[in-house]
Amino acid sequence: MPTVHGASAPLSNAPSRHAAHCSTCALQHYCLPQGLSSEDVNALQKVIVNARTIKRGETLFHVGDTFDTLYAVRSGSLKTVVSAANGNGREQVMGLHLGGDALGLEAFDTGLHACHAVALEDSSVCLIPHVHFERACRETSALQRRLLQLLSREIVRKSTQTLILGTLRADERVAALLLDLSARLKHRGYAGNEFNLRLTRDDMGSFLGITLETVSRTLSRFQAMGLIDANGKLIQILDFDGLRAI
Amino acid sequence: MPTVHGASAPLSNAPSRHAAHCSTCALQHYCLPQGLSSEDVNALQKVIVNARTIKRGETLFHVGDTFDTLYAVRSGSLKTVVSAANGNGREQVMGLHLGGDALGLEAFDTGLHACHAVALEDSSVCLIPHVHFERACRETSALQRRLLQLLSREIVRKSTQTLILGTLRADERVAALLLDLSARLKHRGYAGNEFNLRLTRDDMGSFLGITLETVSRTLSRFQAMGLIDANGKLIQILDFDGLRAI
DNA sequence: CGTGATCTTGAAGCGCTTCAACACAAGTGG
DNA sequence: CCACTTGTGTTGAAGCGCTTCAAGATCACG
Repeated sequence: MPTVHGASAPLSNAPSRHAAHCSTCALQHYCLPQGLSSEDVNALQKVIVNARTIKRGETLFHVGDTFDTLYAVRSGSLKTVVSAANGNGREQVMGLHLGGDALGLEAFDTGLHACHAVALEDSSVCLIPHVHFERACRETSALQRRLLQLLSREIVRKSTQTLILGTLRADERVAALLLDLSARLKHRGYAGNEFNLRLTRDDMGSFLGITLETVSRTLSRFQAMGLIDANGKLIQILDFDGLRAI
Repeated sequence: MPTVHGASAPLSNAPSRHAAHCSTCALQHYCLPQGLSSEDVNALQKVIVNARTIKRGETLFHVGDTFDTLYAVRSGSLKTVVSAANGNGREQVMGLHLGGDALGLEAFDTGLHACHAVALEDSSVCLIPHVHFERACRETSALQRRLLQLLSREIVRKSTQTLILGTLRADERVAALLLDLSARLKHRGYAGNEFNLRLTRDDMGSFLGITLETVSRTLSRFQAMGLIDANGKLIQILDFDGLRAI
């Protein structure tokens, strides 16, 4: 098994080339303000109340919590989890949210959160009271457009996940997860070929609709094929085209 | 096999107790105006340009089409279909849209439609230019809230579908589809225990992430168990609790 | 009424799950 | 500090649920 060098990109920290000029919240730099004028960004800034930190394993919000504020991941990473209506206690990881991602968009529907959000590492999030935000969106069309885009993107993302669970074999699913994660990190300014996966094998399996054993076996096989170098949660992608061809 | 009586609820026609007072578009009665004052509904009415009819099998919009208008199903039903990025030509049915459902919400993200929409029967849809709609949302907070709710509901719906594909066995998936369809029809004013399913077994399988043979076998088993009475696309639910207990 | 699409059912095979045992790392308390 | 506990990861072997392949049956539509 190849050695793993210690210095790997964390899944979360703010990338340097996106250095924030607002120490309160990285929101302005990833998530909402793309395509906004500086004037519009000022309007946005007013509706962000403050930030909050959560420790690894802590829950940001539960299913059924009243929906007061939207969240945007400032640093760290969180998973969202839903339980099956069928009382069997079956749960599934529904999403992985990295720095800059929005959180809580599913709650506009009923006014209650429809999933749990759990921190995968010590993280911090921005708080955005949604009534303030909605008012700002009514005053600023660019901001409105941005909110609609965020919601729409979440729909597309969930569709992609449904497609993965509906059509791909286990090894294709694992490859898709690794490539997706790589692309998202690259988009945030990382190299993208090496990262510290905060999900457990169990979480990965739940997310992909397979068992943790299958995840583990698949990663081992990818390693034997020379596609990746995996050492526990530390994963390095060696052959992108090979992974894509799975 | 029990006989099937001819008069069954179509999947689509406008239910009588929701009789539209606007002959142009049923949109006002199902989809957008819930919780809006009559004044607000007037504001909404202005942004609806007109309606369009599509024949069974025709496509309302394709992947990659520029996003000009939102749609709301006026009568009939449509399926949305996406293709896997992996060029294998694998396709999956992503959604089933009945009267009153919105269509095209996924396109706010990129400005291009991310799926195909195909009519399952002769149908008609309302056309809502989204720029007009967005302006109206900026002027009417209740309308804005309604749009956010629609987008959010779509996220929740897709999450539910992901959960189904990720955690349920084949028979549980089929049962979930039947119960979901029944609930949606009941919500539209039908009895909900008998309906004409417009999806083929192939479409159902694609939607549920299983093969058409498994769908067929499962329905046959449900019939043998006395849970349903299925005759081709005509399906009657005999034992709701039994289905829920699968 | 015929032809192609759709549906049903059977039989064989495979991919994944399940169960089990063990290795390993991290965190905790004596 | 080490022993202990707990959570996590790896690997093997057996079994099952679903897919695949195949052959008819039935339906729908021009």
